[in-house]
Amino acid sequence: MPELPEVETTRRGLLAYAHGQRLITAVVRDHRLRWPVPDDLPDRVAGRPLLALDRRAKYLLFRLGGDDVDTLILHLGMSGSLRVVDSTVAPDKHDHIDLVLANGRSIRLRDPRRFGSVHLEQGDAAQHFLLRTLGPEPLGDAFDDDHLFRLSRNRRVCVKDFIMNAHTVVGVGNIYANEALYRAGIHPFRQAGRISRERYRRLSAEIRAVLAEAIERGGTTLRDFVSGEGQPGYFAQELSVYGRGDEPCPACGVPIRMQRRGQRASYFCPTCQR
DNA sequence: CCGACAACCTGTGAGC
DNA sequence: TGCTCACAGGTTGTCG
Repeated sequence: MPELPEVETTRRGLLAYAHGQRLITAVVRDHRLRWPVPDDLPDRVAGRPLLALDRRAKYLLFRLGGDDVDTLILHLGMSGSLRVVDSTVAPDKHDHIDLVLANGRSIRLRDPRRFGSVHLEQGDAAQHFLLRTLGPEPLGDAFDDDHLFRLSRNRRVCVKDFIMNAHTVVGVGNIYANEALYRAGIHPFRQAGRISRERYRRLSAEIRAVLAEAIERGGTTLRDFVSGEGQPGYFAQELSVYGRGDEPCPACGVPIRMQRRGQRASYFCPTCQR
């Protein structure tokens, strides 16, 4: 579920319900996430106001006030989702953590595969070991063709892996890597170091565009999201190639090709992408 | 440093 | 119906 646009959608959805609220405690039913949930999480969130909810890459940053400002860092992994529920609602099988709010509701983390994680960082969360080495935000000023071009020189890795690497740019997952490369007319398996500055100009613009469009679509599902009704891929109809193997390319009609590399599927048009 | 790959988990759907 | 297998939106760690 969570690519950058959906993490951002989650952030915006939570804001209305949680901003300015005080946390009573955290309930940890299963601490076995991607990284062990800190044992002192309940103690350290108890009584603290939620000052802000930010995002860095696919991490949500809950800024906790009090004598110091600490940050609760949360990643949704592959299968994680957050819902605002009435605190009296019984948790489901994979509802591992509740952040219990003073207003009678809880922010509830569900994560069947447990690839998500929760951390606490004192002071500057950007210095957390998982955040420290991340590349620029794709929708921020530091990300452009120049950045991609310079970083890619002498790199033999294929461009799809290059843009999915969080040291290059954050937030580009498998879906949007495929989509951005299709829109930019670049073959996913081309070596990153053998792509011109001009083509990186196009690629950086398309990465930005596809993420921004998806966030916009996510906005329409905010209500469904917080009301816990669940929501299937709202952006799915907009996808040109992802998951569309053997379907005709929207531009030229040639069947979209699906090819597996490592453990990930790549989708591309063999004629439009070079 | 670089690049390829395995690993961490559970749920789901296809095929038999 | 039930079994087995392949696969899924992410990221870290290891090895050559």
